[in-house]
Amino acid sequence: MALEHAILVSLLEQPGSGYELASRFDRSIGRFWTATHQQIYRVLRRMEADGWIAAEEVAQEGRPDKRVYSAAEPGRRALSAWLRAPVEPETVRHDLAVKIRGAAFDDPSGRAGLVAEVERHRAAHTALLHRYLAGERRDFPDPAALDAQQALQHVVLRGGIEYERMTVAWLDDVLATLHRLG
Amino acid sequence: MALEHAILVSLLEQPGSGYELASRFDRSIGRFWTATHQQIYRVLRRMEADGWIAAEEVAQEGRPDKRVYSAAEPGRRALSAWLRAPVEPETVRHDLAVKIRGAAFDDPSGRAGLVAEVERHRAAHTALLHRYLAGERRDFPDPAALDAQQALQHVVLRGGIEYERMTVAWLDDVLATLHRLG
DNA sequence: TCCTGCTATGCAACTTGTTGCATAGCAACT
DNA sequence: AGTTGCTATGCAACAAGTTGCATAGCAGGA
Repeated sequence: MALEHAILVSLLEQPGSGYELASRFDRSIGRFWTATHQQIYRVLRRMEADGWIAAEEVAQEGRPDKRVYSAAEPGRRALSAWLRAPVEPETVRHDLAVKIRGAAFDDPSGRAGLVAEVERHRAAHTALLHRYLAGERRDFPDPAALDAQQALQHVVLRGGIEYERMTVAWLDDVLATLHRLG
Repeated sequence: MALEHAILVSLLEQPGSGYELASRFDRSIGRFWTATHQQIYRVLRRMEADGWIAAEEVAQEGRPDKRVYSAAEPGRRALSAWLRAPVEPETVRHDLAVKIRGAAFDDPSGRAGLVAEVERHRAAHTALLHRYLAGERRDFPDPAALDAQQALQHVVLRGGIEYERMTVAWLDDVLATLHRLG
């Protein structure tokens, strides 16, 4: 499984608590790996038991204490071993595409509902695209002056940007097709 | 869950056995929904018990008998209800993106391995793109003369094609970035 | 002749991922 | 004073997905 590895990479980039990791997964990392806070907490405990990461209790004022994790050497070695092993092609679960093909077997009112649904997704993807673009301007203002870590983060972000662009264009194609069908 | 719905759509387009469904999921449907034969057989039995689909035993020569399923009316109604409910944005599990960001924390030999891995994925995506394009030429030679079902299948296929094009271009970007990093 | 591979289905065990709920203090708004 | 919302973590139960193995007949090549 690779949630462990995604967490390791995130902790190597920046130590953090389970809660902080969960919000990172909701934002940037969520683009290529989704996880709920439950999953993250469970895997964090296992990783700590395996010695892959180390935890430090941090007391806070006005809010509960937190456990800040950072990657330990065995974890870094495990990541390195995983990097050398081939991985499978990405898996996708694209409900909307299933719906689009399914719309052929529904009546016209179902098709009208689908238009609204596609428009909703289009708005969400457009918003995400703009968030990525804003993040790019903020974090990578000078693409010529990046170290290795930043350059790799940037190329992954560019992947997200291109994915969102392509998706918005495709959803426009879907809307045009649905429009032609009446 | 939506595997049920993906199966319903596939059976509405064309009745088939569990084995046939599994190979469809390995080919066209696998683009937006992956499933192993185990999952498919298990869900088919549940769907049959729920009356969503009907099975017919078909004897064959030279090979085992098969159970050919087709969508029943309650299944079509369940699909229709699902089409009217909003769905979540697609979820992605993109190991390769995790690896790319993880490569910042590995030594140069790990980075060399990553180049090979990216090239492997690039070849796979290129092959898939060409398969999709060949399928498009075969199944949709005249895009102006399609019924609703075909038009919807075609627009989903175009989504797959654009996704593969975008991915190949992005992997080239990744390779160029890795090359620049030495 | 043996081995591989394809069609065709399935059990059992295991790992992952999801959902609902619970706690708890504080801030900000109503 | 009450409600909502954020930080912060977690249990328990359930649903979904994966992996390894098994069966079985036939085709085709080494």
